[in-house]
Amino acid sequence: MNLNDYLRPTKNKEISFDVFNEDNTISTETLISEGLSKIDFRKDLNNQQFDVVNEIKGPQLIIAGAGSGKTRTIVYCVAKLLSENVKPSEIMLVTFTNKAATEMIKRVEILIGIKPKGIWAGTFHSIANRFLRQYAESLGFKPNYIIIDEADANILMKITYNATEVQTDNNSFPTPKTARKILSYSINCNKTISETIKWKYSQYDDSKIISKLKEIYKVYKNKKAKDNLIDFDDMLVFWNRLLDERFMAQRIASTFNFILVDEYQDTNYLQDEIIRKLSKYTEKGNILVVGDDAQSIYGFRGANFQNIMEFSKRFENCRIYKLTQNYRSVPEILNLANDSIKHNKSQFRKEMVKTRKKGVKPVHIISENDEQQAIIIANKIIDLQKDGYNFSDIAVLYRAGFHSLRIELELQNQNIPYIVHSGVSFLERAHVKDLLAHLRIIQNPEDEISWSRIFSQFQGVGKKIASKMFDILSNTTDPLNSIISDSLFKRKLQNLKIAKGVQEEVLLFLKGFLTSVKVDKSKEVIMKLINQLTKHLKLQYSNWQDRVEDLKQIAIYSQNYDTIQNFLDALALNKSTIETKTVGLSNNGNQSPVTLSTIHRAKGLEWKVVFIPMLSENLFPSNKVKMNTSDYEEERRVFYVGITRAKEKLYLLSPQKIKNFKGVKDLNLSQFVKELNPKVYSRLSYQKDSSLFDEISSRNLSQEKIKKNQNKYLPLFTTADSLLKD
DNA sequence: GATAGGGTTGTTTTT
DNA sequence: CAACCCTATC
Repeated sequence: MNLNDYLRPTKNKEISFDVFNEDNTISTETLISEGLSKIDFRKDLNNQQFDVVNEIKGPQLIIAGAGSGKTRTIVYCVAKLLSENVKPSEIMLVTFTNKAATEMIKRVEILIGIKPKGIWAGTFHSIANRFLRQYAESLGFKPNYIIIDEADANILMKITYNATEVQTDNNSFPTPKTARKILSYSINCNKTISETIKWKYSQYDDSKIISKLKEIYKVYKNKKAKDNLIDFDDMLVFWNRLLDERFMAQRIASTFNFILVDEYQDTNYLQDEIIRKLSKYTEKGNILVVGDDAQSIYGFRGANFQNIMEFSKRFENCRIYKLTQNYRSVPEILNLANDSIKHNKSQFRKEMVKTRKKGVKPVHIISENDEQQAIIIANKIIDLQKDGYNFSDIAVLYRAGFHSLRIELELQNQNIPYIVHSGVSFLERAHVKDLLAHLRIIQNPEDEISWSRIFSQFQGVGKKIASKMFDILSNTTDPLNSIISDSLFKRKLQNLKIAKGVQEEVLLFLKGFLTSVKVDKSKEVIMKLINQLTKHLKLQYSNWQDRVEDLKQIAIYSQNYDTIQNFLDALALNKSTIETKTVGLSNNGNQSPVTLSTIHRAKGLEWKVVFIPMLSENLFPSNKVKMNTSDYEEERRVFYVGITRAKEKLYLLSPQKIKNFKGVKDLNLSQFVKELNPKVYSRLSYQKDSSLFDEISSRNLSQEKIKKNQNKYLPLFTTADSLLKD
């Protein structure tokens, strides 16, 4: 048997999607229609919402303010379509995260009593992936491509820099990371390299630099093609390209009758273009987009909320609806939200109609420092619990991942269970990446990034040698076979400057790896790999046992997927679902936890009580944005999104000092709080509360303790460890 | 010329 | 913790 044949996945099978398999049997349809007949659209929706749902036809734009029942409306739209005998597979539902897609389908399921299988639901990227796996060959690449994330794309750009011998010594030339960022903006925003540089990186506005960059981008592109890799931007580019061919566009678009897009304010030019093309060929131009310009917070990724405003101009008969009734927050919280967002100049005014009864004013608390801030939050949480709130009714929402560190510590101190959606990602830890590198090779043996990771694990092998080893491989016909059967690889290895013993080790490892690996049995493959990797981890790290545990988590998670390809796709595309750190559940009964999250990740969610900490200058707004720029207004929208997550109680906190890795830094009150009308909140000062002071000074959170607790991941999955024995 | 190891510095937001 | 730079060493 030819090794290559069984290492590479067999011809692209029917693409199976992890959550929604296409399976439209008659019995399912009957069940759906039974469920649908019980829905009372009139009663369940308000007038505005009902108007939208009642006649879903042609182009529709829905401006939906925070808490206006946006998700509810979309869910009922899907139900309504199904009730009109639209097949699930004719509906495309584009959401901002795959998690959001899963949740929406779940809500449809709850509504109609059965899971509507076959809906094309997911992010732009994950839907693109479904097409690309299918049509890869017509686009000129192989269907077993690997999706690379931003970190890998940066590594690839670095490899490109080395190949083109670019020097980046004295800040006069963009770093590989910046270069990739420029390229990404240019692709997503439909701007030339030169325009992008003038727009975002004016320090590099120089014709020599630009022409050199263009040269680099060509090499980068070729390298990706050669290694059979696809980055996030490519997914959109290629999908868009598919739609440029009339025949292909019709073929794709004609399978859809209805396209619904959520969070349209966060689409970029390219995504908008894709939607435009799709809607052109969709049978009746049925396209419904929902969004809120005030909640556009992804400008750093090329998102442009103008897309939503121009949508109605582009389609002749576009109907515009406004959902203005806020069901989420008490009037006091809405007052504060409105009072904040009005400071943004480029904003389309809309008045939210308050529907909830009078509640309590938001509270602003100035604390001595970030440590005290953490204690105040933890104490308040305990008080709230005494008042009858559950921990899971409460969220702490912040601007940046590292803002949670002290708060986490204090929650641990007070034994409050919490769950974190932010921070150093599980999948980016070195050993996890090592494991995934092996899986990627199995899927696509041409991937240099992965080979390089694997080779570099051996003593004496660094970047250069690894790159040479990859050269040997890629210049050998049938490389994998030659490793095992032929001596060619071995002979060429001898020409490299590495110790004999290491050569042997490399060969032995590769043979073991390649012969033991069989495609489509991801769990067994992974367990074998873990055994191999454990040896390396033991030598390198004192905490190797923790790391092995991480790897086992990967193994458990992989069981949800039938092929390595699907597993790797899911890891690349579903990061937000996977990266969750859970702490303190075990020592506090089975209480559901408090949520700690970045505001970005909290989008679309709500809690009864919300804390927004770190409202001090240089933290929130972040020191990365300049005053009075469009970025600054985006920063304010982030604040707005945070505020509008709260249903009943909102606490804003501003520390006056923060303990850094290097000493203590003084902080000024955040402009976002300073500019608020004092009438919209009440201020609480803890500085005079001596009892709390005593409490704080008696605490001594040593550095030791911080280290011990940080980044300790408890199992993400409940599956028993016994699953993994052998 | 290349790797290993020590020391330093510092953290936006995400598909 | 990790990404970075610098230097000792093979």
